[in-house]
Amino acid sequence: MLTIGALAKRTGTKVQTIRYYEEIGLMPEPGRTGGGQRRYGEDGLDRLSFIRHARQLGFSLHAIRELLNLSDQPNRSCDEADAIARRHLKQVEQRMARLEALRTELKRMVRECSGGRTSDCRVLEVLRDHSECLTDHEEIGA
Amino acid sequence: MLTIGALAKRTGTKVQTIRYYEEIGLMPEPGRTGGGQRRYGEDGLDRLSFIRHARQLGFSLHAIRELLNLSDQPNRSCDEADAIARRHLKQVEQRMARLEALRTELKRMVRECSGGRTSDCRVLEVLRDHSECLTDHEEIGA
DNA sequence: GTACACCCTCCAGTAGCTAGAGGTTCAAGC
DNA sequence: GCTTGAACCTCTAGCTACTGGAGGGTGTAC
Repeated sequence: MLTIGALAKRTGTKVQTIRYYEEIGLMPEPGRTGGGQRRYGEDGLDRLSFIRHARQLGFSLHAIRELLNLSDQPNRSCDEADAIARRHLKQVEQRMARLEALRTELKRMVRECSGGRTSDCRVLEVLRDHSECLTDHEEIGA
Repeated sequence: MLTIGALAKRTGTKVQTIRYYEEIGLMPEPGRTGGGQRRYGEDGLDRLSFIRHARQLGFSLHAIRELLNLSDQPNRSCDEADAIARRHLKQVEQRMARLEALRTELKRMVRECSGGRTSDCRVLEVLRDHSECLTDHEEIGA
């Protein structure tokens, strides 16, 4: 049996985060000692490892909830899990494309700045005047 | 003189967002009509355009605040503005590298899933067992 | 039996907005 | 001058995914 602190250490999670996952229903309520402290078994460890690993791969908690549900039903078709992963992959690729455009623009700004006074600064100038931009980076977000 | 709605339309911002920028001190308090409605001039339009453009380039509101301060002092050296842009560029590149690693892993997961039942699903299997991963994707985050 | 590390709950805060309730003002048309 | 309706006002709460702290209780080793 693991204390919450031991489980945290084993999975590289913060104690508060584990309690948070329990609060939002991602982690089931574990057993408690007479004094009210949480104690976890193998299943708790497995589940938290799954969650953490999915988080490291960038899945949202919403997606993870769905994946956990699917994982709990071994006889269902795995199409849904596959679809979730594909959707996530697509999002990652979109974010990469967007960052690539930002990178190009930022590099240009920085390259052109020759280091005078702020009144002549290329960086600030570009920010002031959108028409200086090559790409149209419309949406805001990660 | 522009109403807040007209300013919002001109800059592609939501009305609430403009009020939010005012609340946190990014936008100065504008003049008001007798009835208490905000009215903006050219300076308001310029400032909000600057903010939105910087946001589109992914700068944080914190960084934008600094950039605006620098922009207000035309005789200072532009080294600081340059440094902020370089720092941001570096962050963008780090995020890209991280996303690239995620993409590789996700692609592999999706490719290997052959579409049976969830009990044999490669996607779920990989999530369950970290040792299946090629890369060590340690940190969580965008 | 006493230290002391660890656990408990509850509350507030982070970024950057967004949405809604409930009420007021402005400008156009008659 | 009066009415209508869109747009405005403030205030509060919500979103994601945690993180930190206050104030107090528990478990275990010596």
